[in-house]
Amino acid sequence: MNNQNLISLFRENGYKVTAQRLAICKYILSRKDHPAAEKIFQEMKEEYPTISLGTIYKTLHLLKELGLIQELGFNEGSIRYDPDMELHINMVCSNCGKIYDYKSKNLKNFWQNAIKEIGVNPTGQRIDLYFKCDKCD
Amino acid sequence: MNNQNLISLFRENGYKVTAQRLAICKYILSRKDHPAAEKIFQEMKEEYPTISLGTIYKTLHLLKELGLIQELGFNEGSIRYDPDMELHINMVCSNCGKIYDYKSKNLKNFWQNAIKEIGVNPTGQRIDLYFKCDKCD
DNA sequence: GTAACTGCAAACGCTTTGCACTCCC
DNA sequence: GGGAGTGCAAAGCGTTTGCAGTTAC
Repeated sequence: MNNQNLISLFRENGYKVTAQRLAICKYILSRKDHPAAEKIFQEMKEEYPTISLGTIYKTLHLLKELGLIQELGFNEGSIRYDPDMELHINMVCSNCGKIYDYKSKNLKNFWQNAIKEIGVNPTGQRIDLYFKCDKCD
Repeated sequence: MNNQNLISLFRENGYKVTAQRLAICKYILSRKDHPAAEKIFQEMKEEYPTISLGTIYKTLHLLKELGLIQELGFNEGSIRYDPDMELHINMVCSNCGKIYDYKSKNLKNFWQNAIKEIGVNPTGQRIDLYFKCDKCD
């Protein structure tokens, strides 16, 4: 999603376009590591020294509502934000918390069959695989 | 897992057997609705009026360490406790938060293949399917 | 001009911690 | 008897909320 599409999407949904919003969106949508709010805050402060954690959270909620990101709550109490809305496996290091996505055709096939078998109308899904990453092994 | 097995398991791992521990274990291991700590607390108070939330949490951590239950963190900030350690899909109503487990042979087959394909040594997994339950539809 | 947004700080909810008392072994 | 467990209350931490000042449109 480029800047112009993002701006249109905001306007179409009645949201104003602000520098902070665009910057937070650009940041989170480009990330593959599913950062937590605090991390987004720390990294955005370099570019926008006056930005606040409240604005980060409000923007993240907005993006969730617009269907651009997904929230992943974890046991340790933190929420990680995932900009990949396609079906995938969250590969989560159970030691350091690093996350990356894994996709495969087999997964899509399987999931479609599973949904048919279960007979429900899914509104979403979350598939985590916990393991020890190279650095933590 | 019956009472006697539970008692042995505690003792073997150097934990004392107390009435509260047994009661909390019996409660959570018999539940299929993945209750949160607060719900466990409220329901246990009827039987053990003096029980405390702190004890609930400590016991839940103990059970997690012993591999008898799994913690499921959700976006709303709560943690739900799942006594089913076999591979399954958590069927989660995205409206009321009701959860039940779904199991199938296909799931097991698929998951084994997926792990082989990815080439990692999993320490666990979590598969959620979000949908609207009958009452919320 | 005005309604929405930002930044700040206070409030919130769930979980953890510290400690004195109690109970298992 | 001694160390682990309980219950209580306080602290902790991530997230949400309220509000005055600011900005998009």
